[in-house]
Amino acid sequence: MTPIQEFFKQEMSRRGDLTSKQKQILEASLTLFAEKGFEKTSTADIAAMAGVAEGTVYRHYKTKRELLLAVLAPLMAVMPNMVAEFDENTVRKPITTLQEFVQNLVRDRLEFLDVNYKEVKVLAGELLFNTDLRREFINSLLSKTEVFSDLTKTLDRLKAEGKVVDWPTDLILQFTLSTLIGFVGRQFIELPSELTKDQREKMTVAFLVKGLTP
Amino acid sequence: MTPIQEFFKQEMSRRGDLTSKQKQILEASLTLFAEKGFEKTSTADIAAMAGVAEGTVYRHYKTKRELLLAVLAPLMAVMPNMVAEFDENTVRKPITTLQEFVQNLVRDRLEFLDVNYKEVKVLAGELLFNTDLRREFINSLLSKTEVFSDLTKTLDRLKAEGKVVDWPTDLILQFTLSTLIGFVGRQFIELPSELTKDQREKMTVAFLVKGLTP
Amino acid sequence: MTPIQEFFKQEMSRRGDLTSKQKQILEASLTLFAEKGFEKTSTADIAAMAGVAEGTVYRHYKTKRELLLAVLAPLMAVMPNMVAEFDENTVRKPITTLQEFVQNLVRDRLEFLDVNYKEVKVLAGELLFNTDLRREFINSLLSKTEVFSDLTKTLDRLKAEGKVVDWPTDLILQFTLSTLIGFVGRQFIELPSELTKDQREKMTVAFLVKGLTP
Amino acid sequence: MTPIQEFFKQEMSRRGDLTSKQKQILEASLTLFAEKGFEKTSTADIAAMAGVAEGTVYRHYKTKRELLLAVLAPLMAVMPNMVAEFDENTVRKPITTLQEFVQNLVRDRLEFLDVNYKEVKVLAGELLFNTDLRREFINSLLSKTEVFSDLTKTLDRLKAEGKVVDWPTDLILQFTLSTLIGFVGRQFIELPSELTKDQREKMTVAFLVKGLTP
DNA sequence: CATGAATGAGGATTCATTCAT
DNA sequence: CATGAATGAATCCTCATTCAT
Repeated sequence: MTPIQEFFKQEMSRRGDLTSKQKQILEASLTLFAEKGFEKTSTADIAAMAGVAEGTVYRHYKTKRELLLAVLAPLMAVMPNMVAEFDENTVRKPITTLQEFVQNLVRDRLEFLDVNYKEVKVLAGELLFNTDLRREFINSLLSKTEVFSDLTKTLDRLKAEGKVVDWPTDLILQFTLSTLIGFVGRQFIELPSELTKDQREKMTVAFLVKGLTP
Repeated sequence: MTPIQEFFKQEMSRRGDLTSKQKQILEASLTLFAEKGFEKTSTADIAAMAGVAEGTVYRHYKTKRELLLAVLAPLMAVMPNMVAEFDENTVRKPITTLQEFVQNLVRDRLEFLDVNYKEVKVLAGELLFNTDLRREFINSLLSKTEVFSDLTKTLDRLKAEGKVVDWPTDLILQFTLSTLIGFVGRQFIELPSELTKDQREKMTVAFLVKGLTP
Repeated sequence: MTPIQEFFKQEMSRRGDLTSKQKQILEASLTLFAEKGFEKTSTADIAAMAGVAEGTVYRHYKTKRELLLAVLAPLMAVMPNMVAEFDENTVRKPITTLQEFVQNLVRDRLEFLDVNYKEVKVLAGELLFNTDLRREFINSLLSKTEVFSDLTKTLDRLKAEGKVVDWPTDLILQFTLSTLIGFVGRQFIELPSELTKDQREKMTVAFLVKGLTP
Repeated sequence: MTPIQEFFKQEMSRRGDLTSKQKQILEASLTLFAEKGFEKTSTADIAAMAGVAEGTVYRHYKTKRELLLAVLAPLMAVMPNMVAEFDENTVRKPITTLQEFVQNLVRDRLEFLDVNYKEVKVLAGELLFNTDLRREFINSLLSKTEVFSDLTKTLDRLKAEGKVVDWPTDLILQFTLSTLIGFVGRQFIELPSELTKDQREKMTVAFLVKGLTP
């Protein structure tokens, strides 16, 4: 499992105290929110899919919106890490080339985005119009991408060694993240391609490596 | 005005037959949809902001969803162009370098995304959960990015000349578009930056040029 | 019609702009609130009795509670007058005896309480547990029973002439009002009596006159 | 302790078999019913305040309404006594004057109403809209105020001696009770007064004595 | 064409009551 | 006996849509 995915699982298991009903409810909510969007999902739908009574949903979550937040909470907690953390220990030797750096990042994050596709979709839809949540999300993001984050440190080192172009870290992250999102987004809209996913992943790495070379 | 923006205006003016009330309704809808999202906007809200009676809205648009489609129609019509069209004539000499190519593309599209920010936001929200619209959107997109589109032709020429990496056109467009979207998205979430917008635009061009160089 | 009843009608007609549907809704609400109490009356009940759709109720009154307030408003406006106003002009000569005073008061108020029985009942039920409304009610009551209210003036004159016991006005009003309420309350609980209503009314006047004589 | 209060305590202690949980439940119910009204009090509220599980409430009382009746039962049992009983033994010599009669009555009942303020409030709210309970209440009241009740006997004696006006007993009780209720009600709505409670009590006695003098 | 009152289906939420542990 | 999770009917309220004026 990739490091980020690992983080996520830990976050989820922190909720080990969830009853089975709660899990069913969260699962159903996630699925339906991802499928039809939050607003178009009725609590009756959720109850039906979860196989519980509507009242049961409200016994565990005071409002529908609270249910949404519960669904998003693990992701909200991990997302900033996804942008800021970088686990050098998963590879034997420390990162010494841009190629290594990008490759690690891409593989790790792509899988995460892929596996947690539903959560990401729901979060995206919510961030689009929910100003409050957006603000909160950005703040937690900013608090993570500080100078001493793993990723920042690794990047700075590579910059110092002249292995990465000397642009602000946040811009580099922006390019990287948007390229990754583009990759996943493309799958999402199911655009056909003459290439395999692996080939596209390789080219994505190549694109980033070249783009970020000084 | 940039070529894409030009297209858009033409698309809009094709609706020259719209009464002033209709324009008010569309304008109000766009604003509210972009602000709160489609589902959370009530037709009463729209009528109020447009300064017309609720019945009047329904005189012009049979359903609320039809109103959404009317709001998105111009963008839906132009978006594929944005990905496929490339107006070489706006510069005196034809494009001969990747640098020129990217620069033109970025300037043009960025301004468009910026100016039509609301439409794009509404469309994004809609594409996320509306499968039908998404399919339609993709189809029109595919039909545009055919081999004989301006952009494809220019790219192929540059590839032949060894000035652009030899990746499939759709992948190159994916990288380009996602980088642009990242640029705009960053503004959307109002992340602070130590750089000016101009500086960031220059670096974005540089990133793309390097990334797409063979 | 008694003076107080007159006041009430004026208050009601101030709502001359009510549509017929609104009147039906208010009428039904009043009847049902008086019959079953506010909490036990459902908006569906009201709509059914008023012969309109449930949505129509909410078109006119934003919440069920607002509907309650609309029902009570005229009474809330007039009640304080009932305690404070005293129309000496309805009798040819000014009041010169306690007997005259009490007789006028009793006849007037009793009829009012009798005719507006439903409103009073609903108000009573509401004042019992709704602290806010109670406070508001008391305030408007206090603002009315100031030294220069008709009733206070008349009472003061009679006191000065030694025709009424020299107790604070508010206490005299308390005795009077509670005696009146007892009269009406007795009818409300439908206690049988060997006397006619007229006889009871006469004795009530006699009781008050004696009780308030110096 | 006043005789009526004494009655009440006896009634309450008749429930000596109540477990402590039951007492907590009844206590919480009483408090909440008096505070917010029966309908607006949820069984969850009650359980929470009583410090027991919601199921425990239902183990002791089959329905919420039954709980209400249990809360009101002691008062329902004693209220009629309040109107009918008159304990001459608490004073050494038998009552010989109207003044003595009224004074005893007022002091006794006022304190009772004061101490059992919550119960009275809940009962009042219930009698207002609950026809069945009202009928039951009236019946038990009528059965008590029969010719041989203490109070009736004392009153008849005083009437025979020309010390009390010769009105029907029920009317005299009506006047007395409503005057007492007015006294207590005034405190309930927290009307300010320039007099002390003692002064008001004295004047209330005076008012009744004068009003009931032949 | 424009209006806005009326509609009623549907949705979120509450809560008395039950029952397995 | 006590518990508290589960239930689902009932309730308040919203809102897209219709239609008579």
